[in-house]
Amino acid sequence: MFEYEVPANGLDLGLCVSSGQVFRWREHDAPKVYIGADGDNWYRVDASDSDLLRVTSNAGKASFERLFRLDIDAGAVKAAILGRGPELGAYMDLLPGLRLLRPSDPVEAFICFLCTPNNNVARISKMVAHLASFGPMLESSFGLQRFPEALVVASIPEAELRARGFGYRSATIPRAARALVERGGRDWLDNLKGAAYAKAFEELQSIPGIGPKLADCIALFALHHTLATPVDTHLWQAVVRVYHPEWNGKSLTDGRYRQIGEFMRERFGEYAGWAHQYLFYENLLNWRAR
DNA sequence: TACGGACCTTTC
DNA sequence: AAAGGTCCGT
Repeated sequence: MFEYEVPANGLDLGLCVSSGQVFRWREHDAPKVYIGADGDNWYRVDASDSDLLRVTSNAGKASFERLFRLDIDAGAVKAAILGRGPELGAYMDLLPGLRLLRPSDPVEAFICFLCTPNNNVARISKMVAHLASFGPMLESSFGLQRFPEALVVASIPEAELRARGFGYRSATIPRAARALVERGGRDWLDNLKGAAYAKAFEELQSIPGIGPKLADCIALFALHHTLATPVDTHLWQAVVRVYHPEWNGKSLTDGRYRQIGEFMRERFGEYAGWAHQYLFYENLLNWRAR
């Protein structure tokens, strides 16, 4: 077990772990104290001091820094985004401390995002927690379990998930997990990690239940393809508002989906996925009020 | 290529 | 009514 202190460098951990990039973190004993699981690793983070994170974990500092991309200077990233897209300045100001995360286990991220279509974050987190209950214990005093392998998820009976309120995803989640196993499971995902973004985007959609939006989520968060810009209902609303008011009232078609991705990649380059996070999360937080 | 509807359940 | 969609019909 490790205990270490990490300079926050502006990172708002609570904001990051509730921004829909990961689903396995929660506030634990006290305000601003979080526990979470990420692949083989568990963390307890006391973020009550905004400048210094106090971490307890089974993993060393390097793993923690990778997860939150603390090796990257967020100020420089924000400056680059601002230089290419001044229109995002207001969004970045509203969400200081938001970072693009880098989850360590592609299988875990793949399956977690299978829970997200046509769903809401509260319910997604509950479903993810139930799936995690099929995995081995990671840390017993917090009750954190390692996320199960794809083969385990593929073997969960549909009725079991139906009884747990998974709805039609009771069939789609194990089916997609099975399709992942058939393609080679973790090795297949690792291979796509090394492939070009466009290749990963296409290949992922060969799995039943994975369309363009999930393919981009998985490319971004499981495979760390930072060119990926998942276009969900929130990013769509933000794009219509900021860039394409003439699309007001129209629907998100495949053509417009591709157009938005190409635009974001051209404008923000390798920071496209990071930039997308500001537009997405601001809209998620504020859409009801609009 | 674009648009509608179905699909589970929960929450606003 | 809508949720971090996808699929299948027109």
